Amino acid sequence: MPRVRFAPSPTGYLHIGSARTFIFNWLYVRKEGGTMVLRIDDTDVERNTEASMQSIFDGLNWLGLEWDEQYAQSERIALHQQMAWKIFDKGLAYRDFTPLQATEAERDPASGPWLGDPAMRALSQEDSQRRADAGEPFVLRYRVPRDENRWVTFKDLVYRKQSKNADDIEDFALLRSNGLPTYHMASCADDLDLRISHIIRGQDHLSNTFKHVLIFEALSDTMPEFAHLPLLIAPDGAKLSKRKHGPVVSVTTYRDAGFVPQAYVNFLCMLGWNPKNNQEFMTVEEIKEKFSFEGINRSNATVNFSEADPIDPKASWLNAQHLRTMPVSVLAPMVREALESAGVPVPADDAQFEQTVDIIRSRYAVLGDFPEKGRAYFCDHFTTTPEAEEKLNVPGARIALRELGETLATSEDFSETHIEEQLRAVAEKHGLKAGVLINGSRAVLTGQTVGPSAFAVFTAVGRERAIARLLAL
RNA sequence: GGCGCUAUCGUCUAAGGGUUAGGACGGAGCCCUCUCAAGGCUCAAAUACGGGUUCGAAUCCCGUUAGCGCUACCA
Repeated sequence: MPRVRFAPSPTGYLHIGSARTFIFNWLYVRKEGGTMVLRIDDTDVERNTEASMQSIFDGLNWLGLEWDEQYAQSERIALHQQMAWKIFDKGLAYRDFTPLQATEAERDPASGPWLGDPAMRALSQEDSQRRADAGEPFVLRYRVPRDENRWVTFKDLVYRKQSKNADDIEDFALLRSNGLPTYHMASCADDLDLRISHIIRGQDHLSNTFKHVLIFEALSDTMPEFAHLPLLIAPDGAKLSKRKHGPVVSVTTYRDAGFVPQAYVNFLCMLGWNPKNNQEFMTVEEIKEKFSFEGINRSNATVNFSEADPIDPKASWLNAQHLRTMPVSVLAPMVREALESAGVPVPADDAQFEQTVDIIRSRYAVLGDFPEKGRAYFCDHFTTTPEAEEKLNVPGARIALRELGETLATSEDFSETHIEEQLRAVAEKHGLKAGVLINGSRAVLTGQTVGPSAFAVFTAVGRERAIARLLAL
């Protein structure tokens, strides 16, 4: 049974790329029937914020994908330290007493890579211990094998065989001079302790993985599988950042723009992954069914947005597709919420409500369209556009429409066919083209010239309301 | 600078030695039609560059270029 983890660090809102990483983890583990772990990587105490934590949970909850276990790294520091010292005890790490400033000064990129301080590596056990006992601060560094032509290798499920000469890996830190673990140490210790079987994360960690392999080898006989995901980048080629690209990088932007979570998940999955069958519009269930690491690309994907439109056009299209095909019973509550937050009173009759939603949804692209463009379907306070007014000003139209209202009021039958029959009869009687009343009725009932088939509009608006609006002419 | 990864229409991508290089979004046009969408059809649009290997290269190899990542006591 695979165990995977999503490990965000709470230093900002939930990023679109992080959301996708979460989704890929989720897809894999739900398909295989394993365990999804949410681990908050909050070891960088100074940069963590409560707001960020909230934003992560908000985003994840909105996506509607759940996890099974949850941990905070800050509560597991003792474990990380213990594992770091275990590496030290095996002789695979050493204390580096070089002060921070001195280290920085010593590192000149022009003179080649910094690999470590030979003097510190060479320090005897006794000297090292004595200086530590005397209270001299130090960082604990991994003792990367030198001059052995040693290659560190691992197999990535996406990027295939990876290898790097140990002479190109610097002596990275395990514990900081304040005793707290670094990201590499904490992450690997937790992955081991939580028995993570598959590490699925952004490609920005591909190079780091060589270090992680070294840590895993020092601590365990087992090695997790790795799968790195191509990055999401901005149209200018840079990586997505809030400072530079604004709110597009946050998942809340899409939520607030009226996306249904299913569509957003669908969109994110198509960035860097595909089912190899030309299908792009898929339910989460279908994606889960088709998901595999072979379908993941190796090149970065550009999120296509502009200053004028922060939403990727493909995402909009996908949202419209989901909006008109998902079960109405799933959509209706979302529409209800959209109406509520827009201050439009929500009809009490559930059956009528769902019917209305079902009729109008194929013309809408986002949830916000329901209270905006669809206002007249749900409440009596709506404005009539000048174009609609024109349709009603056609000579004879108002009188005929009022008569149609009277006629419809005499019958319980409110089916589309009945309405059509009555409308055509009234039109003929008044010597009007049916089109005049067809367009006219849409105009009275919705205040608009655009919308569903005129007869469907009657049923969408509902009998009482429709008749009242006709009679009020 | 060093190391690693990547490179197909504007964007997301398919094709893993033989295709007129396919699909989708977006764009243009036509059809359908009670309006608007949707839907159907058509068009424009790509293998970064240079060398190899091969009867044959988008595909394999090498080089160049470009982008990205790592190179922190950030994650």
